[in-house]
Amino acid sequence: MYKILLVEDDKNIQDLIFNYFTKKEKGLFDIDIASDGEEGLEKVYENNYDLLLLDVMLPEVDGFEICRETRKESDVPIMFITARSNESDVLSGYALGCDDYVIKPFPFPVLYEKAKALINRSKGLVRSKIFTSGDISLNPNNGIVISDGKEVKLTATEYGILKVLIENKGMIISREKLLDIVWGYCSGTDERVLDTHMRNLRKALGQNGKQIKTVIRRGYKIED
Amino acid sequence: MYKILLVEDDKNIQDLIFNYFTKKEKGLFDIDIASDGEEGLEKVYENNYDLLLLDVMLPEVDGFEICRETRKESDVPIMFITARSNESDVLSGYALGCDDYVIKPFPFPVLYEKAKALINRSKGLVRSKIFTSGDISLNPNNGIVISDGKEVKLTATEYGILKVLIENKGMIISREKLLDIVWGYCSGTDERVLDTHMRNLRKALGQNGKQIKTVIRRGYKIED
DNA sequence: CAATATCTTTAGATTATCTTCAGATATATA
DNA sequence: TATATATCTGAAGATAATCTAAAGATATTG
Repeated sequence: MYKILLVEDDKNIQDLIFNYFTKKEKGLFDIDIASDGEEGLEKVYENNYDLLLLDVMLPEVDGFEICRETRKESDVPIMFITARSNESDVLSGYALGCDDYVIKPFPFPVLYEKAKALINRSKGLVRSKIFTSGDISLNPNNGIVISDGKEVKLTATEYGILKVLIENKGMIISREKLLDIVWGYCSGTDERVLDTHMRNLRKALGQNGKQIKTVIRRGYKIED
Repeated sequence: MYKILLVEDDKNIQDLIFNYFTKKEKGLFDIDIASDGEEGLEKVYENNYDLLLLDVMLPEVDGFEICRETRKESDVPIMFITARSNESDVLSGYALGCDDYVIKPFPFPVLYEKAKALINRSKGLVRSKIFTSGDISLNPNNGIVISDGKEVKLTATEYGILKVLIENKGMIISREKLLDIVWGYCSGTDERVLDTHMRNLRKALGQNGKQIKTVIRRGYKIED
Protein backbone atom coordinates (compact mmCIF):
# COMPACT_ATOMS: atom_id res chain seq x y z
CA MET A 1 0.00 0.00 0.00
CA TYR A 2 1.59 3.23 -1.17
CA LYS A 3 0.50 6.61 0.15
CA ILE A 4 -0.04 9.39 -2.36
CA LEU A 5 -0.80 13.04 -1.68
CA LEU A 6 -2.84 14.82 -4.32
CA VAL A 7 -2.78 18.61 -4.09
CA GLU A 8 -5.47 19.93 -6.43
CA ASP A 9 -8.14 22.59 -6.04
CA ASP A 10 -10.57 21.29 -8.64
CA LYS A 11 -13.05 19.05 -6.79
CA ASN A 12 -13.98 17.32 -9.99
CA ILE A 13 -10.43 16.23 -10.79
CA GLN A 14 -9.90 15.28 -7.15
CA ASP A 15 -12.76 12.83 -7.35
CA LEU A 16 -11.81 11.42 -10.71
CA ILE A 17 -8.24 10.74 -9.69
CA PHE A 18 -9.22 9.46 -6.27
CA ASN A 19 -11.69 7.01 -7.75
CA TYR A 20 -9.43 5.78 -10.48
CA PHE A 21 -6.45 5.31 -8.22
CA THR A 22 -8.21 3.65 -5.33
CA LYS A 23 -10.35 1.33 -7.39
CA LYS A 24 -8.07 0.14 -10.15
CA GLU A 25 -5.97 -2.39 -8.27
CA LYS A 26 -7.66 -2.43 -4.93
CA GLY A 27 -5.41 -1.47 -2.10
CA LEU A 28 -2.30 -0.57 -4.09
CA PHE A 29 -2.70 3.17 -3.50
CA ASP A 30 -4.07 5.19 -0.64
CA ILE A 31 -4.80 8.80 -1.60
CA ASP A 32 -4.81 11.86 0.65
CA ILE A 33 -6.19 15.08 -0.79
CA ALA A 34 -5.31 18.69 -0.10
CA SER A 35 -7.27 21.48 -1.79
CA ASP A 36 -4.78 24.28 -1.44
CA GLY A 37 -1.04 24.70 -1.22
CA GLU A 38 -0.86 25.50 2.46
CA GLU A 39 -2.78 22.40 3.43
CA GLY A 40 -0.61 20.47 0.99
CA LEU A 41 2.62 21.56 2.62
CA GLU A 42 1.28 20.78 6.08
CA LYS A 43 0.39 17.26 5.01
CA VAL A 44 3.78 16.79 3.44
CA TYR A 45 5.44 17.74 6.71
CA GLU A 46 3.19 15.55 8.82
CA ASN A 47 3.15 12.44 6.68
CA ASN A 48 5.47 10.19 4.85
CA TYR A 49 4.17 9.92 1.32
CA ASP A 50 5.43 7.69 -1.46
CA LEU A 51 4.43 10.17 -4.14
CA LEU A 52 3.19 13.77 -4.43
CA LEU A 53 0.86 14.74 -7.28
CA LEU A 54 0.90 18.52 -7.45
CA ASP A 55 -1.19 20.90 -9.45
CA VAL A 56 0.78 24.07 -10.16
CA MET A 57 -1.84 26.78 -9.94
CA LEU A 58 -3.20 26.58 -6.43
CA PRO A 59 -4.63 28.96 -3.83
CA GLU A 60 -2.23 30.17 -1.10
CA VAL A 61 0.97 28.35 -2.02
CA ASP A 62 1.51 27.13 -5.58
CA GLY A 63 2.74 23.71 -6.63
CA PHE A 64 6.22 24.93 -7.48
CA GLU A 65 6.59 26.30 -3.98
CA ILE A 66 5.49 23.02 -2.45
CA CYS A 67 8.09 21.24 -4.54
CA ARG A 68 10.83 23.69 -3.58
CA GLU A 69 10.07 23.42 0.13
CA THR A 70 9.71 19.66 0.03
CA ARG A 71 13.00 19.16 -1.79
CA LYS A 72 14.85 20.96 0.98
CA GLU A 73 14.59 17.88 3.07
CA SER A 74 12.98 15.08 1.17
CA ASP A 75 13.53 13.10 -1.98
CA VAL A 76 9.96 11.86 -2.20
CA PRO A 77 8.90 11.36 -5.83
CA ILE A 78 7.05 14.39 -7.17
CA MET A 79 4.88 14.69 -10.28
CA PHE A 80 3.27 17.89 -11.44
CA ILE A 81 -0.11 17.57 -13.12
CA THR A 82 -1.11 20.85 -14.65
CA ALA A 83 -2.61 22.62 -17.61
CA ARG A 84 0.40 24.93 -17.83
CA SER A 85 2.12 23.50 -20.85
CA ASN A 86 4.62 26.24 -21.68
CA GLU A 87 8.08 24.84 -22.19
CA SER A 88 9.39 27.30 -19.64
CA ASP A 89 6.94 26.06 -17.00
CA VAL A 90 7.97 22.48 -17.66
CA LEU A 91 11.62 23.40 -17.31
CA SER A 92 10.90 25.28 -14.10
CA GLY A 93 9.33 22.16 -12.71
CA TYR A 94 12.35 20.05 -13.52
CA ALA A 95 14.67 22.72 -12.18
CA LEU A 96 12.89 22.43 -8.85
CA GLY A 97 13.59 18.72 -8.74
CA CYS A 98 10.36 17.12 -9.87
CA ASP A 99 10.39 13.65 -11.39
CA ASP A 100 7.72 14.13 -14.01
CA TYR A 101 5.56 16.89 -15.42
CA VAL A 102 2.24 15.75 -16.84
CA ILE A 103 0.15 18.12 -18.89
CA LYS A 104 -3.63 18.17 -18.54
CA PRO A 105 -5.68 16.68 -19.95
CA PHE A 106 -4.22 13.20 -19.77
CA PRO A 107 -5.65 9.67 -19.73
CA PHE A 108 -5.99 8.42 -16.16
CA PRO A 109 -4.55 5.01 -16.98
CA VAL A 110 -1.37 6.70 -18.17
CA LEU A 111 -1.10 8.79 -15.00
CA TYR A 112 -1.65 5.65 -13.00
CA GLU A 113 1.11 3.76 -14.77
CA LYS A 114 3.44 6.73 -14.48
CA ALA A 115 2.82 6.82 -10.76
CA LYS A 116 3.51 3.11 -10.43
CA ALA A 117 6.68 3.28 -12.51
CA LEU A 118 8.01 6.22 -10.54
CA ILE A 119 7.27 4.71 -7.14
CA ASN A 120 8.87 1.44 -8.18
CA ARG A 121 11.91 3.27 -9.48
CA SER A 122 12.22 5.26 -6.28
CA LYS A 123 12.16 2.09 -4.22
CA GLY A 124 14.53 0.18 -6.46
CA LEU A 125 11.81 -2.27 -7.40
CA VAL A 126 12.00 -1.91 -11.15
CA ARG A 127 12.83 -5.49 -11.72
CA SER A 128 12.19 -8.02 -9.01
CA LYS A 129 15.68 -9.25 -8.95
CA ILE A 130 16.10 -11.68 -6.15
CA PHE A 131 16.05 -15.29 -7.25
CA THR A 132 15.19 -17.94 -4.71
CA SER A 133 15.10 -21.66 -4.44
CA GLY A 134 13.97 -23.02 -1.13
CA ASP A 135 16.08 -21.32 1.51
CA ILE A 136 18.66 -20.13 -0.99
CA SER A 137 18.42 -16.62 -2.36
CA LEU A 138 20.64 -14.93 -4.92
CA ASN A 139 20.60 -11.19 -5.56
CA PRO A 140 22.34 -10.46 -8.85
CA ASN A 141 22.34 -6.80 -8.04
CA ASN A 142 24.79 -6.98 -5.19
CA GLY A 143 25.94 -10.55 -5.74
CA ILE A 144 24.88 -11.69 -2.33
CA VAL A 145 23.86 -15.30 -1.79
CA ILE A 146 22.04 -16.29 1.33
CA SER A 147 21.49 -19.86 2.43
CA ASP A 148 19.45 -20.62 5.54
CA GLY A 149 19.51 -16.96 6.51
CA LYS A 150 23.28 -16.69 6.49
CA GLU A 151 25.34 -15.08 3.78
CA VAL A 152 27.60 -17.56 2.07
CA LYS A 153 30.77 -16.50 0.34
CA LEU A 154 31.06 -18.07 -3.09
CA THR A 155 33.92 -17.81 -5.53
CA ALA A 156 33.16 -16.14 -8.83
CA THR A 157 32.87 -19.49 -10.59
CA GLU A 158 30.57 -20.96 -7.98
CA TYR A 159 28.44 -17.85 -8.08
CA GLY A 160 28.22 -18.03 -11.87
CA ILE A 161 27.06 -21.62 -11.77
CA LEU A 162 24.46 -20.98 -9.08
CA LYS A 163 23.18 -17.94 -10.95
CA VAL A 164 22.52 -19.91 -14.12
CA LEU A 165 20.83 -22.72 -12.22
CA ILE A 166 18.62 -20.52 -10.08
CA GLU A 167 17.65 -18.24 -12.94
CA ASN A 168 16.37 -21.37 -14.62
CA LYS A 169 14.96 -23.06 -11.57
CA GLY A 170 13.59 -26.49 -12.32
CA MET A 171 15.21 -26.73 -15.72
CA ILE A 172 18.01 -29.13 -16.46
CA ILE A 173 21.13 -27.29 -17.55
CA SER A 174 23.54 -29.45 -19.47
CA ARG A 175 27.17 -29.64 -18.45
CA GLU A 176 28.16 -28.20 -21.81
CA LYS A 177 25.90 -25.24 -21.33
CA LEU A 178 27.22 -24.59 -17.84
CA LEU A 179 30.80 -24.79 -19.06
CA ASP A 180 29.90 -22.54 -21.93
CA ILE A 181 28.07 -19.93 -19.90
CA VAL A 182 30.44 -19.79 -16.98
CA TRP A 183 33.73 -20.21 -18.81
CA GLY A 184 32.68 -18.83 -22.18
CA TYR A 185 33.76 -21.90 -24.05
CA CYS A 186 33.37 -25.62 -24.01
CA SER A 187 36.61 -27.43 -24.56
CA GLY A 188 35.97 -31.04 -23.68
CA THR A 189 39.27 -32.30 -22.34
CA ASP A 190 39.18 -30.43 -19.07
CA GLU A 191 35.46 -30.87 -18.77
CA ARG A 192 35.76 -32.58 -15.38
CA VAL A 193 36.50 -29.32 -13.57
CA LEU A 194 32.79 -28.84 -13.32
CA ASP A 195 32.53 -31.79 -10.95
CA THR A 196 34.77 -30.08 -8.49
CA HIS A 197 33.02 -26.74 -8.71
CA MET A 198 29.64 -28.36 -8.27
CA ARG A 199 30.96 -30.10 -5.21
CA ASN A 200 32.40 -26.90 -3.76
CA LEU A 201 29.20 -25.04 -4.50
CA ARG A 202 27.08 -27.68 -2.78
CA LYS A 203 29.37 -27.68 0.21
CA ALA A 204 29.28 -23.89 0.44
CA LEU A 205 25.49 -23.95 0.47
CA GLY A 206 25.48 -26.37 3.39
CA GLN A 207 22.31 -28.33 3.93
CA ASN A 208 20.71 -26.54 0.98
CA GLY A 209 23.34 -27.91 -1.36
CA LYS A 210 21.00 -30.87 -1.75
CA GLN A 211 18.68 -28.65 -3.76
CA ILE A 212 21.11 -28.98 -6.64
CA LYS A 213 20.28 -32.28 -8.26
CA THR A 214 22.44 -34.05 -10.76
CA VAL A 215 20.53 -35.55 -13.64
CA ILE A 216 22.84 -38.13 -15.03
CA ARG A 217 23.74 -37.74 -18.69
CA ARG A 218 21.72 -34.57 -18.93
CA GLY A 219 23.14 -32.05 -16.52
CA TYR A 220 22.14 -30.37 -13.30
CA LYS A 221 19.12 -28.53 -12.01
CA ILE A 222 18.08 -26.74 -8.85
CA GLU A 223 14.73 -27.37 -7.18
CA ASP A 224 13.14 -26.26 -3.96
CA MET B 1 29.68 11.61 -16.95
CA TYR B 2 26.60 9.51 -17.61
CA LYS B 3 26.41 7.11 -20.53
CA ILE B 4 23.26 7.13 -22.62
CA LEU B 5 22.31 4.80 -25.45
CA LEU B 6 20.05 6.25 -28.13
CA VAL B 7 18.40 3.69 -30.39
CA GLU B 8 16.85 5.58 -33.28
CA ASP B 9 16.80 4.96 -37.03
CA ASP B 10 16.22 8.53 -38.14
CA LYS B 11 19.65 10.07 -38.77
CA ASN B 12 18.27 13.52 -38.40
CA ILE B 13 16.90 12.95 -34.92
CA GLN B 14 20.08 11.09 -33.99
CA ASP B 15 22.10 14.17 -34.79
CA LEU B 16 19.78 16.61 -33.11
CA ILE B 17 19.67 14.68 -29.87
CA PHE B 18 23.36 13.91 -29.93
CA ASN B 19 24.24 17.54 -30.41
CA TYR B 20 21.87 18.87 -27.83
CA PHE B 21 22.85 16.34 -25.19
CA THR B 22 26.58 16.49 -25.64
CA LYS B 23 26.85 20.24 -25.93
CA LYS B 24 24.46 21.53 -23.30
CA GLU B 25 26.47 20.96 -20.15
CA LYS B 26 29.66 19.70 -21.61
CA GLY B 27 30.65 16.31 -20.34
CA LEU B 28 27.53 15.50 -18.37
CA PHE B 29 26.31 13.04 -20.96
CA ASP B 30 28.11 10.70 -23.29
CA ILE B 31 25.86 9.37 -26.06
CA ASP B 32 26.16 6.12 -27.96
CA ILE B 33 23.95 5.62 -30.98
CA ALA B 34 22.44 2.49 -32.48
CA SER B 35 20.47 2.72 -35.72
CA ASP B 36 18.51 -0.49 -35.44
CA GLY B 37 17.18 -2.68 -32.72
CA GLU B 38 19.66 -5.48 -33.13
CA GLU B 39 22.61 -3.16 -32.79
CA GLY B 40 20.83 -1.58 -29.84
CA LEU B 41 20.46 -4.84 -27.98
CA GLU B 42 24.09 -5.73 -28.62
CA LYS B 43 25.23 -2.45 -27.17
CA VAL B 44 23.00 -2.89 -24.15
CA TYR B 45 24.58 -6.25 -23.48
CA GLU B 46 28.12 -5.02 -23.95
CA ASN B 47 27.91 -1.75 -22.05
CA ASN B 48 26.68 -0.40 -18.81
CA TYR B 49 24.45 2.54 -19.65
CA ASP B 50 22.85 4.97 -17.24
CA LEU B 51 19.86 5.51 -19.53
CA LEU B 52 18.32 4.02 -22.67
CA LEU B 53 16.41 6.26 -25.07
CA LEU B 54 14.43 3.95 -27.34
CA ASP B 55 12.43 4.68 -30.41
CA VAL B 56 9.63 2.14 -30.77
CA MET B 57 9.45 1.58 -34.50
CA LEU B 58 12.85 0.29 -35.51
CA PRO B 59 14.31 -2.06 -38.11
CA GLU B 60 15.08 -5.63 -37.00
CA VAL B 61 14.05 -5.50 -33.34
CA ASP B 62 11.59 -2.89 -32.12
CA GLY B 63 11.98 -0.72 -29.04
CA PHE B 64 9.45 -2.68 -27.01
CA GLU B 65 11.44 -5.83 -27.60
CA ILE B 66 14.66 -4.13 -26.52
CA CYS B 67 12.93 -3.04 -23.33
CA ARG B 68 11.56 -6.50 -22.66
CA GLU B 69 14.93 -8.18 -23.15
CA THR B 70 16.79 -5.57 -21.14
CA ARG B 71 14.42 -5.80 -18.21
CA LYS B 72 15.13 -9.50 -17.90
CA GLU B 73 18.40 -8.65 -16.28
CA SER B 74 18.73 -4.95 -15.78
CA ASP B 75 16.93 -2.11 -14.10
CA VAL B 76 18.63 0.58 -16.17
CA PRO B 77 16.35 3.60 -16.67
CA ILE B 78 14.47 3.38 -19.96
CA MET B 79 12.60 6.13 -21.82
CA PHE B 80 10.68 5.58 -25.01
CA ILE B 81 10.68 8.45 -27.47
CA THR B 82 8.26 7.77 -30.24
CA ALA B 83 5.55 9.17 -32.46
CA ARG B 84 3.20 6.37 -31.45
CA SER B 85 0.88 8.24 -29.17
CA ASN B 86 -2.01 5.78 -28.80
CA GLU B 87 -2.96 5.29 -25.21
CA SER B 88 -2.59 1.54 -25.69
CA ASP B 89 0.98 1.97 -26.93
CA VAL B 90 1.83 4.12 -23.95
CA LEU B 91 0.38 1.54 -21.58
CA SER B 92 2.28 -1.23 -23.37
CA GLY B 93 5.46 0.70 -22.74
CA TYR B 94 4.78 1.02 -19.04
CA ALA B 95 3.74 -2.62 -18.84
CA LEU B 96 7.17 -3.55 -20.16
CA GLY B 97 8.80 -1.61 -17.36
CA CYS B 98 9.80 1.66 -18.93
CA ASP B 99 10.26 4.74 -16.76
CA ASP B 100 8.88 7.33 -19.15
CA TYR B 101 7.16 7.48 -22.52
CA VAL B 102 7.78 10.68 -24.43
CA ILE B 103 5.74 11.43 -27.52
CA LYS B 104 7.33 13.05 -30.58
CA PRO B 105 7.68 15.83 -31.28
CA PHE B 106 8.98 17.19 -28.01
CA PRO B 107 11.24 20.10 -27.05
CA PHE B 108 14.83 18.93 -26.60
CA PRO B 109 15.32 20.88 -23.38
CA VAL B 110 12.43 18.96 -21.84
CA LEU B 111 13.85 15.62 -22.94
CA TYR B 112 17.17 16.68 -21.51
CA GLU B 113 15.69 17.58 -18.12
CA LYS B 114 13.63 14.41 -18.07
CA ALA B 115 16.79 12.41 -18.67
CA LYS B 116 18.61 14.21 -15.88
CA ALA B 117 15.75 13.81 -13.42
CA LEU B 118 15.40 10.12 -14.17
CA ILE B 119 19.10 9.36 -13.90
CA ASN B 120 19.30 11.24 -10.62
CA ARG B 121 16.29 9.39 -9.30
CA SER B 122 17.76 6.06 -10.35
CA LYS B 123 20.96 6.80 -8.49
CA GLY B 124 19.26 8.13 -5.40
CA LEU B 125 20.75 11.55 -6.05
CA VAL B 126 17.56 13.58 -6.05
CA ARG B 127 18.58 15.45 -3.00
CA SER B 128 22.23 15.39 -2.14
CA LYS B 129 22.56 13.70 1.14
CA ILE B 130 25.26 12.40 3.39
CA PHE B 131 26.26 8.83 2.76
CA THR B 132 27.44 6.67 5.60
CA SER B 133 28.88 3.25 6.15
CA GLY B 134 29.61 2.32 9.72
CA ASP B 135 31.68 5.13 11.17
CA ILE B 136 32.57 6.55 7.79
CA SER B 137 30.53 9.41 6.37
CA LEU B 138 30.88 11.15 3.03
CA ASN B 139 29.18 14.44 2.22
CA PRO B 140 29.14 15.04 -1.52
CA ASN B 141 28.13 18.66 -0.99
CA ASN B 142 31.35 19.75 0.58
CA GLY B 143 33.43 16.66 -0.16
CA ILE B 144 34.18 16.02 3.49
CA VAL B 145 34.86 12.50 4.65
CA ILE B 146 34.75 11.65 8.31
CA SER B 147 36.05 8.42 9.76
CA ASP B 148 35.70 7.69 13.47
CA GLY B 149 34.64 11.27 14.12
CA LYS B 150 37.75 12.78 12.61
CA GLU B 151 37.95 14.36 9.19
CA VAL B 152 40.25 12.48 6.86
CA LYS B 153 41.89 14.15 3.93
CA LEU B 154 41.58 12.04 0.81
CA THR B 155 43.11 12.68 -2.57
CA ALA B 156 40.69 13.25 -5.43
CA THR B 157 41.12 9.71 -6.69
CA GLU B 158 40.60 8.18 -3.29
CA TYR B 159 37.53 10.34 -2.76
CA GLY B 160 36.11 9.29 -6.12
CA ILE B 161 36.54 5.63 -5.32
CA LEU B 162 35.01 5.95 -1.87
CA LYS B 163 32.10 7.93 -3.26
CA VAL B 164 31.19 5.23 -5.76
CA LEU B 165 31.51 2.50 -3.17
CA ILE B 166 29.50 4.25 -0.48
CA GLU B 167 26.79 5.43 -2.87
CA ASN B 168 26.32 1.78 -3.68
CA LYS B 169 26.84 0.41 -0.21
CA GLY B 170 26.66 -3.36 -0.13
CA MET B 171 26.98 -3.77 -3.86
CA ILE B 172 30.00 -5.22 -5.52
CA ILE B 173 31.56 -2.70 -7.86
CA SER B 174 33.76 -4.31 -10.46
CA ARG B 175 37.30 -3.11 -11.00
CA GLU B 176 36.37 -2.11 -14.54
CA LYS B 177 33.48 -0.03 -13.32
CA LEU B 178 35.64 1.70 -10.74
CA LEU B 179 38.30 2.42 -13.32
CA ASP B 180 35.64 3.62 -15.70
CA ILE B 181 33.80 5.83 -13.26
CA VAL B 182 36.78 7.33 -11.54
CA TRP B 183 39.16 7.61 -14.49
CA GLY B 184 36.59 7.70 -17.28
CA TYR B 185 38.13 4.86 -19.17
CA CYS B 186 39.24 1.31 -18.76
CA SER B 187 42.52 0.68 -20.50
CA GLY B 188 43.72 -2.67 -19.28
CA THR B 189 47.50 -2.36 -19.15
CA ASP B 190 47.65 0.09 -16.29
CA GLU B 191 44.72 -1.49 -14.58
CA ARG B 192 46.79 -2.28 -11.51
CA VAL B 193 46.85 1.32 -10.34
CA LEU B 194 43.61 0.57 -8.64
CA ASP B 195 45.35 -1.77 -6.21
CA THR B 196 47.49 1.03 -4.98
CA HIS B 197 44.68 3.51 -4.61
CA MET B 198 42.57 0.98 -2.76
CA ARG B 199 45.42 0.41 -0.37
CA ASN B 200 45.96 4.12 0.16
CA LEU B 201 42.27 4.67 0.66
CA ARG B 202 42.06 1.90 3.22
CA LYS B 203 45.07 3.25 5.04
CA ALA B 204 43.63 6.78 5.05
CA LEU B 205 40.42 5.49 6.60
CA GLY B 206 42.37 3.88 9.42
CA GLN B 207 40.56 1.14 11.32
CA ASN B 208 37.49 1.68 9.16
CA GLY B 209 39.41 0.78 6.03
CA LYS B 210 38.41 -2.77 6.82
CA GLN B 211 34.89 -1.90 5.78
CA ILE B 212 36.08 -2.02 2.19
CA LYS B 213 36.03 -5.67 1.25
CA THR B 214 37.67 -7.10 -1.81
CA VAL B 215 35.61 -9.71 -3.60
CA ILE B 216 38.11 -11.55 -5.68
CA ARG B 217 37.45 -11.64 -9.42
CA ARG B 218 34.37 -9.52 -8.95
CA GLY B 219 35.45 -6.22 -7.46
CA TYR B 220 35.15 -4.34 -4.21
CA LYS B 221 32.33 -3.34 -1.92
CA ILE B 222 31.86 -1.39 1.27
CA GLU B 223 29.85 -2.71 4.17
CA ASP B 224 29.17 -1.55 7.67
C1' DC C 1 60.79 27.63 -11.09
C1' DA C 2 61.30 24.95 -7.06
C1' DA C 3 58.83 22.40 -3.59
C1' DT C 4 55.29 19.56 -2.57
C1' DA C 5 51.52 16.57 -3.19
C1' DT C 6 49.45 13.28 -5.89
C1' DC C 7 49.19 9.86 -9.34
C1' DT C 8 51.04 6.00 -11.94
C1' DT C 9 54.16 2.32 -12.89
C1' DT C 10 56.61 -1.65 -11.76
C1' DA C 11 57.84 -6.03 -9.84
C1' DG C 12 58.10 -9.39 -6.27
C1' DA C 13 55.35 -11.53 -2.35
C1' DT C 14 51.18 -13.40 -0.90
C1' DT C 15 47.24 -15.22 -1.14
C1' DA C 16 42.71 -17.14 -3.25
C1' DT C 17 40.94 -19.74 -6.70
C1' DC C 18 41.04 -22.99 -10.38
C1' DT C 19 42.46 -27.20 -12.35
C1' DT C 20 44.25 -31.75 -12.48
C1' DC C 21 44.40 -36.31 -11.18
C1' DA C 22 43.30 -40.85 -9.46
C1' DG C 23 40.54 -43.76 -6.93
C1' DA C 24 35.75 -44.40 -5.10
C1' DT C 25 30.94 -44.58 -5.87
C1' DA C 26 26.89 -44.45 -8.32
C1' DT C 27 23.98 -45.20 -12.49
C1' DA C 28 22.76 -46.97 -17.06
C1' DT C 29 22.65 -50.72 -20.34
C1' DA C 30 22.95 -55.31 -22.12
C1' DT D 1 24.30 -59.45 -12.73
C1' DA D 2 28.18 -57.76 -15.24
C1' DT D 3 30.22 -54.13 -17.59
C1' DA D 4 30.70 -49.67 -19.26
C1' DT D 5 29.86 -45.02 -18.39
C1' DA D 6 29.07 -41.03 -15.49
C1' DT D 7 29.71 -38.50 -11.47
C1' DC D 8 31.71 -37.70 -6.77
C1' DT D 9 35.48 -36.90 -3.62
C1' DG D 10 39.85 -35.33 -1.63
C1' DA D 11 44.31 -33.76 -2.03
C1' DA D 12 48.00 -31.43 -4.36
C1' DG D 13 49.95 -28.61 -7.91
C1' DA D 14 49.27 -24.71 -11.20
C1' DT D 15 47.40 -20.39 -12.23
C1' DA D 16 45.74 -16.03 -11.62
C1' DA D 17 44.25 -12.14 -8.67
C1' DT D 18 45.40 -9.01 -5.30
C1' DC D 19 48.49 -6.75 -2.00
C1' DT D 20 52.54 -4.32 -0.89
C1' DA D 21 56.32 -1.18 -1.18
C1' DA D 22 59.21 1.78 -3.37
C1' DA D 23 60.54 4.69 -7.19
C1' DG D 24 59.50 7.47 -11.25
C1' DA D 25 56.17 10.72 -13.57
C1' DT D 26 52.92 14.31 -13.45
C1' DA D 27 50.39 18.03 -11.64
C1' DT D 28 49.68 21.76 -8.32
C1' DT D 29 51.01 25.48 -5.45
C1' DG D 30 53.41 29.42 -3.75
